Amino acid sequence: MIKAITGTKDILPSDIPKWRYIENLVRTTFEKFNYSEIRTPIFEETRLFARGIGEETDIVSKEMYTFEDRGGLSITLKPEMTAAVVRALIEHSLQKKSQLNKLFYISPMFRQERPQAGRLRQFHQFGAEAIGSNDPFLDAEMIVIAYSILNQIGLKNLTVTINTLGIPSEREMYKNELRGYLKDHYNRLSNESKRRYGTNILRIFDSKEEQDIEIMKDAPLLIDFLGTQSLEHFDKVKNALAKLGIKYEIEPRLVRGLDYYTHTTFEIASGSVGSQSALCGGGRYNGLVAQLGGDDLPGVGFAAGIERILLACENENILDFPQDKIDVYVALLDKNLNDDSFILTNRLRQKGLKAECDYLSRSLKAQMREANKLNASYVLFFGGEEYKDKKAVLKNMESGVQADISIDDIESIVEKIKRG
RNA sequence: GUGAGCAUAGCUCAGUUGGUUAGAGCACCUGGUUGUGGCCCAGGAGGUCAUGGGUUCGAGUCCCAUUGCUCACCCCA
Repeated sequence: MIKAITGTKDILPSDIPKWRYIENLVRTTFEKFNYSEIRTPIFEETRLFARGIGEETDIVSKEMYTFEDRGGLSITLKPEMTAAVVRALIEHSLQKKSQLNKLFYISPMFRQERPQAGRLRQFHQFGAEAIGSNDPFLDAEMIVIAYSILNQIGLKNLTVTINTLGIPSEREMYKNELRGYLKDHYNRLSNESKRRYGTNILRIFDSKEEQDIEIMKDAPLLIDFLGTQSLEHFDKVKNALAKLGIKYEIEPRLVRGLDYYTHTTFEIASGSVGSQSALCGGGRYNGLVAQLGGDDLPGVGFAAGIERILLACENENILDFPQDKIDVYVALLDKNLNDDSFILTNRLRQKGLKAECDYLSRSLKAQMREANKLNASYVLFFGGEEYKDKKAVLKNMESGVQADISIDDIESIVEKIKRG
């Protein structure tokens, strides 16, 4: 049996209502905030991501789906959206048409990691990018939008964490200081932290090892290395969130694994999923547009994982949709009239009804069971004795009441069914 | 990339110290008298017990390998 590629999932008809609900909610919410949808290709030149996300990040160094096309060009399935949106903005000079571009997307993403709960190789994100302004209100707006969507879905158990990374020069200064501090304690660090010392020194703050926690207690803090402007930016974000009634925690360890972040970073996590608890993450990226060859434009954005949101929903028992209904099932009594029944069903469909008929030459009982399974509001019995008088029997499936109705007068059949 | 666990019907799972034709519930199909659903009743179909080897008189059950899935680490949505 040929099966779907590891880490990919079919979204089956029974799953679709949930997906559509979330997609609709995402679209209407973004519209309220005046974001316009953007769609970019599923793949890009590999160097876009290498340059945009950072060669040394985990995503680029070990998780990308990269291959050569027949022309020898290195291509990568998009592992995240920001670099692609920025590329499109630059390529089409969107910043010339409007100083601030507020864009949103819903799209599949690809990362070749080992799958686990809440982690797939093809997964779906919705998210936004606001490019062209350094206003801290936009940082706050990202959190507000994401939180609002999760909130409307009905998720509880959410925590918003924020942090600031300042600007690259401040961060470099700080990392040097931290490196100096940890050098003296290097031998006492756990093996994992020793590794991080070389790769991603800030993540040593994340360690759960007792000796590491002890050491990090007295470590220098990034906040002490931030300039006035960075501090003010962060303050404005915090104040905006407070006034909008969004509770947050400041988490100095929230660094995020993408190189392009500056100033604000944030994450919304759920206690209702497994160990991959981040439903949403984002931050500001003021150097990225220039780095990808565009004007020196500030930007901020976020992405949320739809599968993780659905996982949280499942564990919180929400997003339970009522079964779909059809308006009418045409039950055929006389097999010789199969053609007429099919044509009648299609007339009803043309008049706007959700109508179904039998395609399996099944017994009346079986047809009725089918109508019931389809949650039909009405059944139209076609081809019985009443057919001689050009009539059929229309039955209300809820009340059980049934009456003859003229089959030539489609309008009145439709009328009656629509009225309920 | 590293580690652990699991693999029996479409789904969720039983299957007793290895012992005849491998079971249940749900779902599916057909019926329960002339042309009527849900509930109920009767019956039916559906499994090379993941695959390949091995041990044994005998393997769904024990051993090995392979594949797949799941969860966790790293990291991230």
